[in-house]
Amino acid sequence: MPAKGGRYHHGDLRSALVEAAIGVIAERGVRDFSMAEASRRLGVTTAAPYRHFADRDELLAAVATRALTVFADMLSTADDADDADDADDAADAADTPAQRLAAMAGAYVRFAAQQRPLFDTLFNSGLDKSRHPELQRAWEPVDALLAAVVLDVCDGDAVAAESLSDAIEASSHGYAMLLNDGEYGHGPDVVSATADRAIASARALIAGRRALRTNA
Amino acid sequence: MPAKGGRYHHGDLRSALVEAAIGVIAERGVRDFSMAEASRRLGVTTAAPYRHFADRDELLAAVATRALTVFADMLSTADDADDADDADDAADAADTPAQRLAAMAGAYVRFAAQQRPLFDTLFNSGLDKSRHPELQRAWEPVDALLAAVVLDVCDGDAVAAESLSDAIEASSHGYAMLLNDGEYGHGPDVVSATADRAIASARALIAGRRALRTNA
DNA sequence: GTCTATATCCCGATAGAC
DNA sequence: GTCTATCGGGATATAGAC
Repeated sequence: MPAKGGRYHHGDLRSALVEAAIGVIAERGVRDFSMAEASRRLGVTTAAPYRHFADRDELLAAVATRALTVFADMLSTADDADDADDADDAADAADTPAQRLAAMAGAYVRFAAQQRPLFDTLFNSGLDKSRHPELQRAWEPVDALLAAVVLDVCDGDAVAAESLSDAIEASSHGYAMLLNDGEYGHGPDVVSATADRAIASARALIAGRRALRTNA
Repeated sequence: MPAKGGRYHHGDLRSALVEAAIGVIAERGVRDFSMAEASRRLGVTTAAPYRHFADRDELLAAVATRALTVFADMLSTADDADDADDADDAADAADTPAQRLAAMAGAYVRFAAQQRPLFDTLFNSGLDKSRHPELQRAWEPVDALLAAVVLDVCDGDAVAAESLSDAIEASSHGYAMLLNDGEYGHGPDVVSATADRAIASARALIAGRRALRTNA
């Protein structure tokens, strides 16, 4: 990994660009991300990236793809650090499906806050997902993770599972967006407080899921 | 109101700019809104707007302020068109506080979809609300509207009301964002289906609100 | 209150040399 | 696979005339 003055004649410019892009996004926001700035940070010309990415959107799509692996990872390990309040034993931390689902809602919010550049690339970059099939495929692990747990909560009722899944996704997404918009303030305590509220909302949605049945 | 060739030497350029901005945002998106384009549409120079707005953000803030009056209006008249399914009488449409609250969740989603440029200006423009005090004040009617209904649902329990309010806000916001991101597809039927799910989620949150109590 | 003109800056993307 | 050089575009914002 060449340092600041490296020239990247080694073929790893592609992945270096993804890294650099994340840095740029972190400081400028996705909207103001530019190929030119990413290139500058790596000490290469603004023309160099176009050997590896057809255009700006393809680089963003690559960032989004990486984002999804991190996202999936956070969601799948969600159960570890969430229920350390009354149950001291780490063994039975999140044994019921409902608890695991609620923990995922918390992980969703924490991902948004702790990996903001990745989250923003996924949801605020203006990327047209339909034009990037690789990106759609990258969503599958995340979707599968959620679907499995929800189906478990709903005891195999696929129809109920879908509406509950959508509801918890929307709720978590809303908390995440409003949190990152500064609606709740700033700081690590605000993040964990918001994650807790997302968890509580998930529990409430599970508890009241009978009402999710749409009459239409 | 001067037509396309009008010159706006009448002092109404300010409000004309707000209108034009909404049009630009509708076609380009908030992110790519520019003073220059708005000026072009009105047939004035790019310099003209700066007599009325210090910078781009101030024009956006003016749009956001207008957005909030429309938003408040939609929320306050939410009860009218929502329960025409089994109860034919328009009189008893939304008489319980819970029904009125759920109807607001639906209105939230419909506002996002039907007034997308306004919604995006409010939530996706990157406006720093703390730098625009007028905008903060413009939020008050909306906040008050929601707070009153929620407090009613919670029978005056202010603590419970706040968590329920946040939960329904987050849920509605999440549905709205994901809907506008195309996550559910496109078309009027998708909009109303999503509004229905937001309503159902609100009901579920109300029903399960005992779980909203945070243990922390 | 608007216009003309301009200063200043940034971006995406390409052609062709090496 | 990267560089040099460049084309073509767009933006914000200001100065000074009218």
